Amino acid sequence: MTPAEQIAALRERIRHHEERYYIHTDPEISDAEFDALMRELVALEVQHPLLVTPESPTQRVSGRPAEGFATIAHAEPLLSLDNAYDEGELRAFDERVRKGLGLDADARVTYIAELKIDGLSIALTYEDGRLVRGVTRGDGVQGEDVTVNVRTIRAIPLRLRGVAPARLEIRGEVYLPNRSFARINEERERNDEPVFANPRNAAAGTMRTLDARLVSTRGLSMFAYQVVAPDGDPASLLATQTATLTALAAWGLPVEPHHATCVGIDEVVAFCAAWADARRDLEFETDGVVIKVDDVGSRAVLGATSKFPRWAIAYKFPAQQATTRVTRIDLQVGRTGAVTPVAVLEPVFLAGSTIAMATLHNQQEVARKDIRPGDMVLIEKGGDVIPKVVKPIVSLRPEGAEAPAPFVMPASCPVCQSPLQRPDEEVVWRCENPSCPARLRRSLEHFAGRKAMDIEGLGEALVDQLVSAGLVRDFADLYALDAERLAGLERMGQKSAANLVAELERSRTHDLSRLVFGLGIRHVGERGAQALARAFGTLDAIAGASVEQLQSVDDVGPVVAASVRAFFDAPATGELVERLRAAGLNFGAPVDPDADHGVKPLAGTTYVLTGTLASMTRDEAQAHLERLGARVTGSVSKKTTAVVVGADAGSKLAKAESRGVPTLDEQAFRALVGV
DNA sequence: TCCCCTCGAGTTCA
DNA sequence: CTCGAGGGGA
Repeated sequence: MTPAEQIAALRERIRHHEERYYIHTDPEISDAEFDALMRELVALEVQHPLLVTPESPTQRVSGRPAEGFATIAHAEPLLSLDNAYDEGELRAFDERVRKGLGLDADARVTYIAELKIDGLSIALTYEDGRLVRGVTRGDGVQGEDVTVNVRTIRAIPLRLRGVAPARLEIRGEVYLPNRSFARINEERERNDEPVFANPRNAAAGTMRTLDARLVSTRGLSMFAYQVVAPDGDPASLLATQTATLTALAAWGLPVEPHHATCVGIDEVVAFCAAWADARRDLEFETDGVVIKVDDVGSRAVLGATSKFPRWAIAYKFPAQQATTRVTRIDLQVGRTGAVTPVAVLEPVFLAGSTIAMATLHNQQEVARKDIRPGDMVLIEKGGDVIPKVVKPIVSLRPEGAEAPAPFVMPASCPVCQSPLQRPDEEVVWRCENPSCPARLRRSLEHFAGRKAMDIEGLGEALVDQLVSAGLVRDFADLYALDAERLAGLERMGQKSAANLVAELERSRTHDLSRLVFGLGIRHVGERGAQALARAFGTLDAIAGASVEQLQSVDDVGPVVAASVRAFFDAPATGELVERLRAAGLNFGAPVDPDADHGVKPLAGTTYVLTGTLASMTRDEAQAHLERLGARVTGSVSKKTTAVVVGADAGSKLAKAESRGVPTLDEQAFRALVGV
């Protein structure tokens, strides 16, 4: 045998044993024997360095720590799934599927039910059978490149078995087996390190580690469940999910073995019911069952809503519950002045974390559930992370003189004592004092937030200090801070002070939309701020716009428009705006009405198409309009900028004429879009 | 006028 | 993530 052949044979044997150990959890040889094989391979590779490839099992652990993770866009977004919480919702899903596929009520759709692993989603790319990249789910559109860490996970093959497409994206879930989780926490406890709350947190924390060596010791594993069509070609997808899982296993990827092909929804329901209890014996945590239409062709027919595919649903096992005592009910004051009651709980461990607080949303909610300070309550954590108080356990409530009094909303703000207001028809009580210290703090945090002015380092703790020290009374005061004054604060050295000043400096040039969002105008969120900035160009134009002009902006209706107007009409706003201007913030540039160099000249307009155009299809016409930033809708309303009228126009033309909406003929339309 | 969808706002723990 | 409200289409 040549050295190359020897090395290849060894790698093959090692991979085989890795699979036995990490995928089938049924090793054929002892750890010592396995280590011996590895040492043999290392020795050979040392002698023949040219034969070392990145797919060699010896290359799993990279010696060099990575320098943070690069952000990578997914070829196809990782959608999340709609949830079902009970049998009824599962049956409703089945009905939607049958309707979507045009099947009778008694038809039985073939589904595949897979346990939903509680870990973190990962997208693996294989080129010519070799693992070249691992990316986290991130926000679904882009994730972090964690290839170095993924390569250390023994369940994941560095090289696929058999014949695989030249380029292949595999999706799956990285998780930490319960056994590894227990071991890690024991170690951490011994070393006086904080323990992980649950396996998922431990897995997520591990994947974020920049030290691949550490990752390799943690014992992460993975299950694969999806193949993304190479180059997005649906025809090349495997025909069924069952076939996909078989193919994944054949390529040497770990596949969770307890999946079942179910004919008809009854079998799915039974599967979910069976695993709600049986899951406790598994080596990993699962919080539900993923149900997919098995036939891939049917999936294309069903399509997706804007948020979820219509051919799959995630059934969540019933929420885990616990009982504890409400020690008292606190009140929090938010940025908009909303006063929120919060239950302070005797800490209780529930489904992976210790719960000490739970929001009670508003007074109505507290009254409806009749939760009183001192009550024992049932709390639960469903599929989501945020715990909620289900109900008080009334039978445990003392009677007579001992009975706790029902919760009453105070008449004045717990922070500034100004009277609380609640408009008729609304649920939320608000502190209307714009200079309420609590509101000021929350407002400053919002202003500095990542989606607003993105001032790193200016978080809750620092805001608190700045306000307490009287250094900051409004947004503009932030820009008067200098390193000298900051350095006097607690836990604030020269370095952090200088950093903050630099961050403030950087924030001056941010887009106008961030400033508008940061101002915290009621009913104006991230999107609304973008729409306003885009439509008016400058802060002065927004501030000077009439309610009618504001309403002409897409997605701005009477409520939002009135709120914007009220904000700029408030006595304190004028001075604030001037001080922000003096601080050199980016107030935007006027919109150039006839600018068409690369920008979107039709931004903020809405067109309706009717009739048949001679020179292009309706889709093409729509694409032209959208390319220029216009929106195209299906029916004429007062928001319609103009109706494009082709031959044989229908009722939309009549409607446009009766409402005085301008019309464009084909020639005028082509001039507008420049074709 | 009603319904659907999107957006805003509030929020827990590590 | 969820609830509720606002916007806009039917």
